[in-house]
Amino acid sequence: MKKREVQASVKDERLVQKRRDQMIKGAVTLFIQKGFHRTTTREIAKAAGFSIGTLYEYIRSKEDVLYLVCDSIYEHVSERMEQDLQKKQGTLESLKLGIANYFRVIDEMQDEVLVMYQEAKSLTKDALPYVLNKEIEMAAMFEKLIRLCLENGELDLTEKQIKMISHTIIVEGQMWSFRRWELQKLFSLDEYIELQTELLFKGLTNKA
Amino acid sequence: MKKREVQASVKDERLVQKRRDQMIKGAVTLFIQKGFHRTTTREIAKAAGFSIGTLYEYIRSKEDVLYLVCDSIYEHVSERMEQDLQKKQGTLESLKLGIANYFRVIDEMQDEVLVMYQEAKSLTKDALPYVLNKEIEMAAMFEKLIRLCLENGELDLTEKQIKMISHTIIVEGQMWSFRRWELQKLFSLDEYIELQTELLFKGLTNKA
Amino acid sequence: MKKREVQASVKDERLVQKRRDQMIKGAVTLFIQKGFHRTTTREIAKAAGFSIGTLYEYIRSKEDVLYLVCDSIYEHVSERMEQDLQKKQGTLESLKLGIANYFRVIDEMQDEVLVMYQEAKSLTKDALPYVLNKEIEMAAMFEKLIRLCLENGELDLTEKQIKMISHTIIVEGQMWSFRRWELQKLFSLDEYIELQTELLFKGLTNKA
Amino acid sequence: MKKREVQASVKDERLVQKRRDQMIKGAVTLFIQKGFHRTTTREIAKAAGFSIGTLYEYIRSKEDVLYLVCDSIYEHVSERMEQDLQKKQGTLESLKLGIANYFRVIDEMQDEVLVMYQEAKSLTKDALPYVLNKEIEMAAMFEKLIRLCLENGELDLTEKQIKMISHTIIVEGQMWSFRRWELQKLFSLDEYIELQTELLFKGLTNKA
DNA sequence: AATGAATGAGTATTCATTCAT
DNA sequence: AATGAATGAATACTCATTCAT
Repeated sequence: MKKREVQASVKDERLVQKRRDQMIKGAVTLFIQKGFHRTTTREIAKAAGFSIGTLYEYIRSKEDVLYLVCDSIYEHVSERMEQDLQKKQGTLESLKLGIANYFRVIDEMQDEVLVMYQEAKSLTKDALPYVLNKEIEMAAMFEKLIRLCLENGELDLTEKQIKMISHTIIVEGQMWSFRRWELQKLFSLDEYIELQTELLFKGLTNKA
Repeated sequence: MKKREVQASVKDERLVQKRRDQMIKGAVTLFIQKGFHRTTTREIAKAAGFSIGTLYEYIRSKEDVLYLVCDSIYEHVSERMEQDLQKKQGTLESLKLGIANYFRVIDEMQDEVLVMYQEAKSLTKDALPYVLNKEIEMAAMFEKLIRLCLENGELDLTEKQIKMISHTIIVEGQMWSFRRWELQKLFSLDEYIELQTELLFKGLTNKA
Repeated sequence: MKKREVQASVKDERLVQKRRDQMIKGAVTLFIQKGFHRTTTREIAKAAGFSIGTLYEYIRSKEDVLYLVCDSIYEHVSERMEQDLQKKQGTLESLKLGIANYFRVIDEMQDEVLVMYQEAKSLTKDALPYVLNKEIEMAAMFEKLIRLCLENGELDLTEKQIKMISHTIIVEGQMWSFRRWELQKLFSLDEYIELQTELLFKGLTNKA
Repeated sequence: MKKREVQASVKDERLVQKRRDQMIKGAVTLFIQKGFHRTTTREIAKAAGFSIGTLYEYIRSKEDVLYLVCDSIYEHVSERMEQDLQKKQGTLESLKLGIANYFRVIDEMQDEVLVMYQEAKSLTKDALPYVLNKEIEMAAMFEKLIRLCLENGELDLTEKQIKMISHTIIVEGQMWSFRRWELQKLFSLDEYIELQTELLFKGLTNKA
C-alpha cells in the first residue's frame, strides 16, 4: 500500500522533511500531554519552533499532523523490529528473541504507542486505512517468524492459529503501553517479557 | 472505591436516574458514531429527548456525560460477568466458561467497549481513577476464578503469574472489539474463543 | 420565485424577525462604510447590538447577512414603488409620476442601493438568482405602466422597445446612486428627474 | 489630472512596464472569475508567470494591482474611443456613430468593464479619484461630440442637458455589461444599439 | 532582479455553559 | 423542573507582506 501523501506548499523536499520532523517531535509531546483534540495548531507550531503560518506551509490540516505522527511512529517501530528480525533462523529461541525485542521497542516508545493507540480514531476516513495497514504489516512480521518455525518442524500450527498468535503478540506488546498504569506497577519489563513468553509458549496447564 | 458523584441540580433521585439513563443511551450512540469530542452537548440533549437546559440540570459538564457513559458500560459488563461467575467451582472447565462468557459479553457490547476504550483518556484527571479502578476490578474477577483453581490444585501459579494472566484475559477480550477491523474478518466469535482458550491453556508448544 | 430561506437555530419566528431587522440595520451601515468583505462578523454583531454567538443563532454564514440585506433593500424599494403604482391610469402623466417616484425612492435609499449594487456579486451562486429576479420584477413594474399607456393609445411601442425602456428607467434611477459623486454635484434631485424625464419622453431631437 | 504613480523597486522602466503588463493580464482574468477580494496575491503572481517575491518588486500592495487593472481598462476603452472620435464632424450621424462605436467597445471588453464596475469601490481613498476622473473624461468625450452638433445647429441643448446626456450615454453603455444577464438574453448588440439610439434621439413620444 | 520560505495578524465559525422566564 | 436564547472564549486556517539568499 503506497504511503498517503501529505501536501506541502514548500518545494524543497529536504526542508519539508526537516520541518516535518520538528513538527512531529513537538506534536508527539503535546499529544501525550493533552491528546490530539485539546492540542491547538498554534501550540504545535510553537513546539515545533516556528509560526502558525509556517506550519501550514507543510501541511494542509491539523489532521495531517496526526497522520504524520502516526506514520512516523510506525516507521520507527517497524524499522527497529526489522533490524532484529534479520537473523531469521526458524528456531523457537529466535522467535522468543523477536518477541522480547518487540516488547523492548514498545517500552522505549511507550508514549508514542499510547498516542497512536488513543488518537488513531481521529484520523479521517481517508487516512485510517494506511494506519490500519501498518498494524497488519506488523502482525505479518511475526507471522513470518512463526512460519519459519513451522518449516523447521519446531512448531505445528494451523493457518488460523498463526494469525491468532501473531495478532495476540502484537497486542500483548501494546498493552504494556496502554495498561501501564497497572502493569508497570506490578512488573518490571523483564518480568513482563519473561511471564508473557512463558505463558505463550507453555500455556496455563503445562507448567511442569 | 466509592463511586464518583456527579452533581445534579434536580433533587428527585428517581428523576435524576431516569434522565441520566436517557442521556447515556443517546450519548453512547453518538459517541460510537462520532467520538466524544465531535459530539456536541446539544446533540446529546436532543438524542436524550430533552433540551440543552435540562441536560445541565443533571450534569455539571460535558465530561460528566462521558464519565456516566463509561461508568454505565462497566456496570453492564461487570453485571453480566458476575452473573456468570456465581457458580464458582474452581475447575478448569468453569474458568474456560468464564472466559468464553466474558468474550461473549464483549462481543455483544463491542461498540460500547470501543467507545470506552478510545475516549477514556478524555476523562478529567478527577474521574480517571474511578474508571481505571473498574478495569482492575474486572481483572480481579478472573483472579478469583484462577485462585479457586489453585485452591483445588487444578493450577499451579505464582502471584505474578495470576496477575499477568488475568490482565491478559481482559485485554484479549477487549481486542476482539478494538481490532475488529481485522479479527472479525479472520474469525467467527466461536473460533476466536476456541483459539484463544486453547492458546491460553496449552500454549504454543504443548499441542500434542 | 419563492424566497430563499435563511436557516435560524432560534424557533420563535417573531424573535427571528426582530433580531434580523437589528442585524440588517447594523450591517447596511457597515457595508456602506467599508464594503461587505472588509466588514467582520463581529462588527455586524456589535452593530446589531448582540454577541457574535447570538448572530450565528440567526444565520448560517456571513453571506446570509448579505443576502438578508439585499433582500430587505429590494423589499423596501419595491414596497414603496408598489404603493405609488397603485393608481395605474395608463396616462403619460401617471408614467412620469411613476418614474419620478421611483427616482425619489432611490434617492432616499441611495446608500442601500449602492451597497446592493456593489456587493451583490459576493452572493453565492445559490443566492444570486433570487436577487437578479428582484431586478427583473422591478423592471416588470414599469413594463406594466407602459403597457397601460399602450392600451390607452398613449404610446406606440414594440415588445422590445417596452423591455428596453423599462430596463433603462431602472438603471437611470440606480445611476443617481452609483454615480452620485458626479451627478449630485451637477444636479439637484428635481433637476435630475426633470431632465431625465424630458430626455426620455422627447428625445434629443424633439426639443421644439 | 496626473496619473497616480505606483512605486516599483525595480529601476528599469522597460522591465517595469513589461512585468506590469503580465500582471494586469493575469489579474483581469482572475478578477473576472472570482473578484478582487477572493483573488490572492499568490494567484496573481502565478497567473503573471512569476513568483510572489517578484510581484512585490513591481507593486507596493495588492490594491496597487487593482488600480493598475482599472487604469489599464480605462486606457484601452478610451484609446479605442478616441480613435473613433477623431473624425469629429458635428453631425447627428457622427454622434450616433460615436455612440455605436462606444457600445461596441464595451461589448468587446464587457468582462473588464464589469470588473471595474464591481471592484472600483475596493480602491483606496487614495486611488479612487484617479479612477473617477477617468469616468468624467469619458463623459467629456461625448460632451465634445454633442457640443460640435450644437455649434453646427444640429442640436439645441442647455449646459445641464449636455452633461445629463453624456453621462446617460456612458451608463447606457456600461449597463450592456453589468445587466448582461438579462439584456443579452433579450437583445443582440445591434438591436441594443439601434433601440437605445432611437430612444435617445426620438424619445418615447416622437415615434411618428 | 528573482525567489520562495517565513511570518503573524486577522477572521469566520463553533459550542460548552449560563440564566431569565 | 424545563426551556432555549444569549454568551464569548476558543480555534483552525488564510493570506498580504517581508527579507535573506
